[in-house]
Amino acid sequence: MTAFGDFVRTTREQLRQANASYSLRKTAERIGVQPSYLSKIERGDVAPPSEETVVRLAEDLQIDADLLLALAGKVSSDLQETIRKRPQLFAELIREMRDMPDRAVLRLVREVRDGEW
Amino acid sequence: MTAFGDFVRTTREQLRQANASYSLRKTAERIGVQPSYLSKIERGDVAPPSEETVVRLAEDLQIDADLLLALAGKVSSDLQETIRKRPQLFAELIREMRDMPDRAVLRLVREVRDGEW
DNA sequence: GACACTGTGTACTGTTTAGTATATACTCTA
DNA sequence: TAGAGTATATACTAAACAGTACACAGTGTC
Repeated sequence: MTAFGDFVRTTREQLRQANASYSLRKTAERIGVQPSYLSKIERGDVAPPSEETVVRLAEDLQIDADLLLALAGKVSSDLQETIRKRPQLFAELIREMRDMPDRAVLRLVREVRDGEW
Repeated sequence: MTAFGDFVRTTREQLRQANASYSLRKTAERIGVQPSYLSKIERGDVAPPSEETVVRLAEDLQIDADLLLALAGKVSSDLQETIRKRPQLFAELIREMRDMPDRAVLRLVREVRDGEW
């Protein structure tokens, strides 16, 4: 059960087909960690790294940061901060949306974005 | 800057006016921590406690758990889990709502709760 | 003046987090 | 066959987290 590691490795190897600079070592260097550490991460030998490292990795591999953070079992700290500023309001909203189908949530997002609120 | 500790102490002392069982020691015992630890928490001598302890404290003091967690700098793990299941969808929704006034968010909550989605 | 209660100061602890550093083994290729 | 590049195994670590344990000093009261 190492969704995070597998996803990172697969994505990196895919990029590598077209671009040799996506070796484990080169990637590790770009995101600022030891190659041995990235190796352990990809094999699920250690828990996913810190939020900062996950975000750098997402940028390097052109993955959506929120998605990769989710695979790492985390939620972006900027979203958390937004929730913490109005905890009861957002708690209710999120719990209300929990079991709604994607399209309902999406419709809502659009409505909010386009409508004059 | 110890919003959490101050709020807990104030709330507890308020309850205590009507009910002597809200002494620091008794409260600590009910929520399952050492009195010295609760003392330090209330005085801001240590960081806010773990999510589980914050929730037990909120229950004991009849405070909204999401609110108290927010003061502790945390977001309930059940909300985080909901977000992690559809990270991109919820990330967009929350960022979209970040700067909206309370009443707009509330209107949305109601709409979702009452409407047939 | 002993008892029961209050809150607090000090010292210590196990666990988790988030990594580093170094050495090793394999593969290609010039 | 030397050298460069690849990934991985092993050992270690500093800092943060989430507390416990115990002794102490003050206040009331019976």
